[in-house]
Amino acid sequence: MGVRTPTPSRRIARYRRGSVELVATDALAGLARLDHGSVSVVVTSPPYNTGQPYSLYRDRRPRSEYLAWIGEVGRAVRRVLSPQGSFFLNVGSPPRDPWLAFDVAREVGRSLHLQNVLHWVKSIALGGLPTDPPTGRAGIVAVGHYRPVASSRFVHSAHEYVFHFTPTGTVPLDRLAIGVPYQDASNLTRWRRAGTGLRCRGNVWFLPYATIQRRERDRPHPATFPEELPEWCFRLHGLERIRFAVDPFVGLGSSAIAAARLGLPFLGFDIDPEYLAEAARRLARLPRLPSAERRVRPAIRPRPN
Amino acid sequence: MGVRTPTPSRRIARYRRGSVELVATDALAGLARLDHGSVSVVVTSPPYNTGQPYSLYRDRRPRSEYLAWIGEVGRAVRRVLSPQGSFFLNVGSPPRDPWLAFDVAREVGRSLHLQNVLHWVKSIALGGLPTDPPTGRAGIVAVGHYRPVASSRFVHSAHEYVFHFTPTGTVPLDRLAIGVPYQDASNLTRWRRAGTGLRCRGNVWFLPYATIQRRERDRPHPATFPEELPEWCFRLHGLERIRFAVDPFVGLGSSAIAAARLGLPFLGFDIDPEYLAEAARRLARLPRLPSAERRVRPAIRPRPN
DNA sequence: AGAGCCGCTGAATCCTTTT
DNA sequence: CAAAAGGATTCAGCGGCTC
Repeated sequence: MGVRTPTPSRRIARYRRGSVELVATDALAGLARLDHGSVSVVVTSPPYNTGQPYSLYRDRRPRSEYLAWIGEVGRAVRRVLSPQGSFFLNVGSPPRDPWLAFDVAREVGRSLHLQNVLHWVKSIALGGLPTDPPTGRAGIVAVGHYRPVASSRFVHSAHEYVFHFTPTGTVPLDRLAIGVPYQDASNLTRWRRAGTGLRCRGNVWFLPYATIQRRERDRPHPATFPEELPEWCFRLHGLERIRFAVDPFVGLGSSAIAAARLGLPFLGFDIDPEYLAEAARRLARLPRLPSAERRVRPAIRPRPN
Repeated sequence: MGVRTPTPSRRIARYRRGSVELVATDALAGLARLDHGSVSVVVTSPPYNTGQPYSLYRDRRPRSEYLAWIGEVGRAVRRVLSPQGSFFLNVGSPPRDPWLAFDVAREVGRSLHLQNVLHWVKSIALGGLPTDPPTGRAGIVAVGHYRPVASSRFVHSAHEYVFHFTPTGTVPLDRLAIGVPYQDASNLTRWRRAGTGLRCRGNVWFLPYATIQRRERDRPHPATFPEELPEWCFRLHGLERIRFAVDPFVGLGSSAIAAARLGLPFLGFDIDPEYLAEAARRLARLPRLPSAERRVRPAIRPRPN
């Protein structure tokens, strides 16, 4: 409860708080230690091979080499995933290389079925052209952040993919767990399902980009998604069906924080002890975690050692 | 001017109004009649091979056969496109087959460079989960139309792709032609470019789906995008640089209407004379067209015969 | 008079059963 | 066992009705 969790040191090899554990290890090595079929959900955002300055990882390899490595990750995830498990893979494409995300998806698609493609929208303009006649709903013009692009041949990208892979392509989802209220109020009381007043959110997820405010001014982590993204993935898969969740590229720990908030057993890997330390700090800063009995079933933890 | 354009008959072989012409022919045959490098912009939405009830076209062929045909279309477009031309290809994927759009892109990518990927968003929910604390801007929850899906394993799709292909991948664009106003007025004076008060719209385009208000009750065309979509494509390419535009699958003629409104020389093909007639009716209904000198340069029309 | 409820229709569909 | 056909489903929009 109110117990003060000690602040982790600057570089750590592992960290634990509640049902969430972080281990400093390479993703493939970490996954190799997990039991076959033991993981309900994997949510992750791997290095994009775009030359981002990860510290311990050379993020610009020949394309074929990078894709082969991604394929290996896909096979490793396939092995640890339970038959009804879900693998949510967040990938973006830089404007200069729009094929990257498709290539990654195809590579992972050799091991798993692509069941859904979700579109993470970071910014969107709702109005038409400024010269158009106003379309009613005035005021709202644009929402969210984006990263401008200097070139005149590319429009800037305010979008990333979240590929939803499963072993069979037939895993049932809990669509209303991230549902949105009905648009037409007259539908609210009409149907059986409508008891909740919610409908399916669809495959376009608007989530303004979260810029991580580093305490230290050194090296911010380049590839991090907002905590809501893994949270929505967990919920969409169905919280009751999650016995164990993994992020093999946990980075600054957004997925770990989401898991901690939901009381889910979680294991995160990262090759970089400093990123892991920052993730641990963010975890330690969480005010309190749900009690263990929030989990519907006791977690069966594979030895993460 | 106020001249009443005669209403086309039910089935037509060709139709013309102003700078816009429609011809009933197969897409490949029509493209074959155009001169090499004579087209500035191609905007189109081909059949998706999802079994739609087109009358003169069998829309469910083996995947490999369909993709080979799409590849042929790509080569034909490549041939007629000018060196600085743009090919905007609208494709969606049904939830059941998320690979479709990627496969189509890859096939066309054999002939042309994929310069941008635009995301046409038909519907989006702006708020977070209903259980979340309100995020300020209350009221707005969801905008746009979408198609519900009766499945527990798929979320519904409110998204389609617009792939922007060019011969070299280096075609300069007129990004501010579809720009959106700056969010922060203080940016207005901060940058030189901001003289227009507009910024790049980015690659996520929100366009509510145009529901055909079933004018005739006969067979509506399943594949129609809102007129704003081709309009934005034309503008993004740069209106001054368009000497001739083509849509080889013109359908109900949204692209033709956009071209007519902008005063662009345009040629549309469709294999089905009845669709073409409906497109002609929609064209004839336009109140008036811009005068010819609106076009910056006189159009050089290839013989469309 | 307007908020609330109900019926109807249609949408680049999904699922099951049948040849 | 691939392919076709019919039934099932979801939910926005509109029109009509009630109180």
